[in-house]
Amino acid sequence: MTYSIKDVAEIFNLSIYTIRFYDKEGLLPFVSRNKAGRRVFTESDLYLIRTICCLKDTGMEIKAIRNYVDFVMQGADTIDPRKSLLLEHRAKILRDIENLTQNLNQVDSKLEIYASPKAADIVKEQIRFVEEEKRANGLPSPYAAQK
Amino acid sequence: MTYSIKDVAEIFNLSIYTIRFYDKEGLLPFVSRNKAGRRVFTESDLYLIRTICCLKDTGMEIKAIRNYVDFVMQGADTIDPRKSLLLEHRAKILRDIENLTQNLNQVDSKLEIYASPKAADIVKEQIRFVEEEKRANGLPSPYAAQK
DNA sequence: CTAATACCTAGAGTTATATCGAGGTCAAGC
DNA sequence: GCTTGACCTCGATATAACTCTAGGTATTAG
Repeated sequence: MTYSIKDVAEIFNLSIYTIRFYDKEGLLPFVSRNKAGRRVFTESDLYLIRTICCLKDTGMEIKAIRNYVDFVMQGADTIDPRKSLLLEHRAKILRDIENLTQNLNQVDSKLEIYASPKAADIVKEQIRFVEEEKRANGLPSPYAAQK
Repeated sequence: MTYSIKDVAEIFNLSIYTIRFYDKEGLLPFVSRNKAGRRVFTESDLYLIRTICCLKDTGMEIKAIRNYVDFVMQGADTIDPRKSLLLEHRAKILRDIENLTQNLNQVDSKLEIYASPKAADIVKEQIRFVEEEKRANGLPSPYAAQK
């Protein structure tokens, strides 16, 4: 069982363009061609592409992914560098999750205000505060500036 | 107490260029200028910029952030649209966290293999499998292709 | 045999987000 | 009064990651 570029595009929800672009960028050196020059994907290819998508979806740059793929293509001697590359990336993912979680809290705080029955009052009070602060510093109100 | 663009850049770890860029993009309509035409930031300005950074750091596009800022500048009448904008964004953040967490698991699975004492054997077996599959489909081995 | 279809390459174009350079203004210190 | 430093605008440039166009080839259905 093999797959065409279209199959792969559908499986991974990528455009055909993107797959060819990844190939151009050296992310798919393992994909073979038939006599007509078309890409032929095997199950093992899909397995590695799944990893590539995982790295991409967690924000790894294409250059870094190519690094990883190159290690994979060099065989069992590159296990150590692969490991440290993934460990570093793992740390980045953890930082990203941590960061998103913190920002989620901030969004939730704002939503709490907006959901409160006193929302309008709170907002009006904030506006008063902003205008007072601007005035105290000899600056124009920003609200008037809106058309 | 007011802040210069340099102060703000340091506080939020943005470049001065980026702050001017955000202003150009309509993200900072509330920032006033002094007679010399320089931006003067107040505490309230910092408060809103903090929100802008929160939205930016969670992947909201600048256009969408401008939407939110515009609502804020229109006063208490826009609480409902602000709320739904943030609710939608909150859902996106949750999806992103979920996605990162899943991909983290995948990375951890790979790391488990690489950390195992049998890592080399496992990898060699995978290579054999790939080569067998390629051969079965009349395709060349991708490992030979590496220079 | 011919037309449709799915694929190919090379290179141009797009988008979002920044970053920079040139040339100018203003306030402070010497 | 002159220099320095921090700021300004406008428009060009950069970068990553696609996305598309033009022109061409192999396979398949009628």
